[in-house]
Order: sequence, then structure tokens, then C-alpha cells
Amino acid sequence: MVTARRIPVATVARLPLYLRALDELALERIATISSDELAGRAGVNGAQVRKDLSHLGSYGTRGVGYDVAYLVREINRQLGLSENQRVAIVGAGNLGQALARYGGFPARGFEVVAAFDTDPAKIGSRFGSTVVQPVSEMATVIADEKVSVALITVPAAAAQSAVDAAVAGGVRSILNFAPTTVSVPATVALRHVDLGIELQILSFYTRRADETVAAAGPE
Amino acid sequence: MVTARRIPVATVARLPLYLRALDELALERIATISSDELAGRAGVNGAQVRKDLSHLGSYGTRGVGYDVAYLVREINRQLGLSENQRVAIVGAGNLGQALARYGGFPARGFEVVAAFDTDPAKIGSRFGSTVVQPVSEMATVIADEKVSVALITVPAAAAQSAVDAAVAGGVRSILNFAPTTVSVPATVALRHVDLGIELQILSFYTRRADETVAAAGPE
DNA sequence: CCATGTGAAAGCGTTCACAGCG
DNA sequence: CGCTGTGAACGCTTTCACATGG
Repeated sequence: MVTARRIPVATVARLPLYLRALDELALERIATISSDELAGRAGVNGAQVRKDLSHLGSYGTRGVGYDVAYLVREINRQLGLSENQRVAIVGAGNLGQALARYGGFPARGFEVVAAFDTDPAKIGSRFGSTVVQPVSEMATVIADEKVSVALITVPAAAAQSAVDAAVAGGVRSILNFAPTTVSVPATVALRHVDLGIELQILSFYTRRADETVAAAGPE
Repeated sequence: MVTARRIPVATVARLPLYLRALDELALERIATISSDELAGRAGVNGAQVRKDLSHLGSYGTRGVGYDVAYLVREINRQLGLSENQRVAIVGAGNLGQALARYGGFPARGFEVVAAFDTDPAKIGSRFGSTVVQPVSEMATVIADEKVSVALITVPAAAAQSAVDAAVAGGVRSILNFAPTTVSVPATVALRHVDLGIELQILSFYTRRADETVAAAGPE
């Protein structure tokens, strides 16, 4: 076993994928799974599954495979999903509303407990199980409500100040949907989701497929 | 200059980031930019910008920097964004509706021309500038409308069949929002966006920051 | 003199292949 | 015997450092 602490970033990014596959296996009442089968369900290579899991410890049984329930527990523990996390949505536009109604959050232990917007017309309106509050109150409410995750769904121009307010309130991690680069202190985890960027990347590969076919190219 | 064709995947994933920064520069009437400044705005390292751009050709001027307008054109060309792309949204739920109303698509040359759902209550209802059609018609409509991109926003259980129908209609690329792994032929480009997974990855780093005060972030 | 463009070095991540254990 | 766990090989990415050219 590798020294356990220090899990590579690439491995961390795949653990939720394994978790998803393992949850399905549990529903199918499958108690044990080999690395190759789990790999098939997660869409990766078998050796990769074994190496990734070896970073968590030696949880498999040679000649048999991995215990599904045990692995689910261990991955959940490593990802810090054992206790619920409190989420705030900043920006009550289309995307913010869709996220608030999204059913996948509670299932995974993420609870939306606050929402914010600058638009006076939106403030006070119902928003999932909470109510939209003014952005000016954000830092206070986030601190009071012990929010640990902020989802930023404001326009690009407002993103950095929204992030700053969330950080001031004591948020530990931020998922930024605004199409702009924002910065946070090193103590706060940050990730981006940008639909436009995903589509542009896809566009490149679509185009290359055209050329390859047309040219009957190399590779 | 490197022989131009064969741009590394990691570079392709950053080109849209540069494009975003360059568009802002153009709005600010800035005509020329150095690799270090562009890097600052895109949140990456200067050497990386230079190496990435060198894959497209020698578009900079030593001692001066890069011409903003020229670079915008070249990156757009490489990403295949020169002409508009026709998009279909499969699944008219919360997320599908939010995507249909999302303002960022037209600005980037992505036009939503069709939407599909299985729910009879939704079929026929307005959906952005189009109308929801039955999933059973999908392959035909996608072919007729010359749709090249499909956004999959159906529940996990329906994702693979939705993808198969989109592929049958002749779609060139797919952006999958359903929380499950799907497969496509090698000729179709595929990417995943999964909110739950993003939150779980963030959760890991949040937790690690708690344990060790100093934390190297993700991304 | 300044900033690009690029070899070379260093760092990561993936895949192979097999020893070793249940 | 089957499947894990892991060194070692390989390939990709990032970063460095500097020659090169406007």
C-alpha cells in the first residue's frame, strides 16, 4: 500500500465516479466486484481502478475483488461526505433556480439552506425550501447558517465580488458557474463549470473528426 | 513552430479560456497582449500560454506580444467556431429549461433548434424559441434540422437510450449532464458535466484543508 | 532591450506485466 | 487459480531557461 495520505488529484477526481458505480451495484444487491468490472461501469481501465483504490489502502481481497459496501464507506469517508454539507446559491437566475430544484443534491448530502440575489424583485421569493435574500446580507447569513459551499450563478461581472462575500462569510469551497476566472485564498477550494467552454472543446473534436474522415488521415 | 496539426488535449481545453480573456481585452480596446498578461487573466502560467499558442503557429511578435484580434480569429478557427452550430436539448426538466434560456449560447454561436421529452404534458409546450417534441421523433428531427450537438438532461436511467437516438440522428458531439456513464461510437465527441461529482471533489479538498492548514488546491 | 518560441528537464498520470496472496 | 497490489516503463504536461529576432 502507498503511504495513504496524499492522494493524487487525478485519483480524487475519479473517486466520485467509482462511488456512483458502487451505489448502483449496491442497489443490484451485488456484494463484491473485481477491478475490471468496476472499471467497465466507471468507463476507465482496470489497472487504474486498482492503483486508485490502493491509495486509500488495501481494501480488496486477492482472488475475489472488493467488498462493495465497505468501499462505499471508505470512499465516502475520504471525500468527507459522511456528514451533510450546507450549500448557498448565489444568483437566483435561471441556472440558480434549476440548481435549487435539482434532486441530486439531497441524495448526496448537500442541503441548500440559503439563496441570494441583488434584484429587489427576486428578494423574498421562495426558492426551493428557502427564500431569496439580498446579497448585502450574504457574509452574515453564510456565517450564521454555517454554509460551507457556495454555488456562484451570477453574471460574469458580479462573480468576483460574490466570491469575495462568500469567502468573507467563511465558505470552505466554491463552485463557479460564471464564465470568468475568479480568485480565492489558498484555504478555499475552487472549481469551475462553464457550459460554453465545454461546448467549445467539443467543437474542436467534432471538427477534427470531419477532417480525419475527409482526409482519411493518419493515426 | 511545431508542425501545427496535432494540438495536445490539454492545450485544446485551455484555448476557450484564452478566448474568453481575449474577448474581454477586445472590449477594453486593448490591441496587443503579452503572454504573461494573458496568463494572468486566464489564471495560468506564462510559459504555458506561449507553448499552447505555439501549437497554433507563430502568431506573436517578439518584444511586443500577441495581436488580440488576430489571436481571437485563429483560436475561433481552430475550435471550429467560425460557423454556427445547431443544438438540441434532450430532456425538458429544470436543467433543460435553464439551458434553453441561458444567454451564453447564442453569443458563442450555439443555437438551440430543438428540444425533446417523453412526458406528454410537456410535449408541445414552448421551450425558448422552439417547442418540445416527443423523444420518439428525435432521430428524424435531429437529422432534418441538421443538429450537430445534443445536450442530455434526462434522468440517469434514460441517458444511454437518449444518447443512442441522438447518435442515430447524426449528432457529432454530446454533452452529458445525466449522472451516469454513457458510451458513444468513436466518431462522436463526448463530455460530461456532473454537478454532484464536482461537489464531491470540492468536498475532499475542503476536508483536507481542515486537517492540514496548508493545502494545495485542486485544478 | 523585451517578449516570443522552444529545446531540455522535471513532474505527473496511465498502462503494463507480474509477483504474491487469499 | 484468480485477482489484487505495485514496481517499472511509457507518454503526456508543465515548467525552466535562454537563444532568437523584431
